[in-house]
Amino acid sequence: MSTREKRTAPPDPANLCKSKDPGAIREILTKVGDKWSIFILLTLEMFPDWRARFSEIEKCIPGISQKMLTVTLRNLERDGLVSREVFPEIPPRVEYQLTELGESLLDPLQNLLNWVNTNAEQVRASQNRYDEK
Amino acid sequence: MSTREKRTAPPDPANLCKSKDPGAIREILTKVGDKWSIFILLTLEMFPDWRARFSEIEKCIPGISQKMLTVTLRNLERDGLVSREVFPEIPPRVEYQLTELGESLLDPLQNLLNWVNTNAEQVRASQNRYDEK
DNA sequence: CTGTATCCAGGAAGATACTG
DNA sequence: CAGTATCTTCCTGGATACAG
Repeated sequence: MSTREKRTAPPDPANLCKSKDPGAIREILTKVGDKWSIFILLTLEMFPDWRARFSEIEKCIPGISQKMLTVTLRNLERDGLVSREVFPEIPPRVEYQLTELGESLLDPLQNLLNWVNTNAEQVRASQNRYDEK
Repeated sequence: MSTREKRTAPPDPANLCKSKDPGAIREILTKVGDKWSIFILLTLEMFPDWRARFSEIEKCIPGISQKMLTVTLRNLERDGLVSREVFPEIPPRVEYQLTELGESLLDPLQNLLNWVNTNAEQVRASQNRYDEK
């Protein structure tokens, strides 16, 4: 728990960012922070057997375009968070599912979403106050 | 803990995204996912008494420009995550510190960073495999 | 149904110069 | 010291058309 006590630590001239692989941090957070990835992950989580077809995902995410769904799924697949299986049928069927790596990301992600749900109102209030000045 | 069992839940035609205020989710995640915010939050966390001057933050974040530091700090201030205090001295001094709201974000953020540190290598391996094909 | 390919607009961010 | 002001570049993402 973070309390607001004084700290004795020095300003730390050697920065902390280096010790934590800023490249990786930025890369992963950029993914999580992009416009659609998180909604896809959350959607996949909801499907029975953790599988969903392209068109099913599309239906669950209002506003997403075919292009962005494709692009974002490819990126998630590239990162190993989602797997993709093509069934050579007519019409074609493609199923996506979270990998175990992808599932493991859901927990920390949920924490963040809980924070958002808890504090969104307070953030908005602060923004309104700021904008009025 | 998420196991890989079959689920009995239906595909859920009514999507989950709506129930969670996708606007707020996207907005907050975009902040967290932007290029500099998280490094500023982490830097502020390290300072004694949670306070730091503009130039001190700058020194701790290699590669950030004055402009982006200013812009990002303003956004964080607007969201109520960081407070800003100007001391009318010569030369001028401005101190930034995390608000309690800002501090409360650090915990979920740390979870995410832990995930990154734990899994970054695996993600990169997956990317390399994907790119070779 | 599940994509690709192309073009385009808007915003994020870098470079640089200047200021109270 | 702590910013502002411009200009420019880059990249994300949207629209549209087409294909296997």
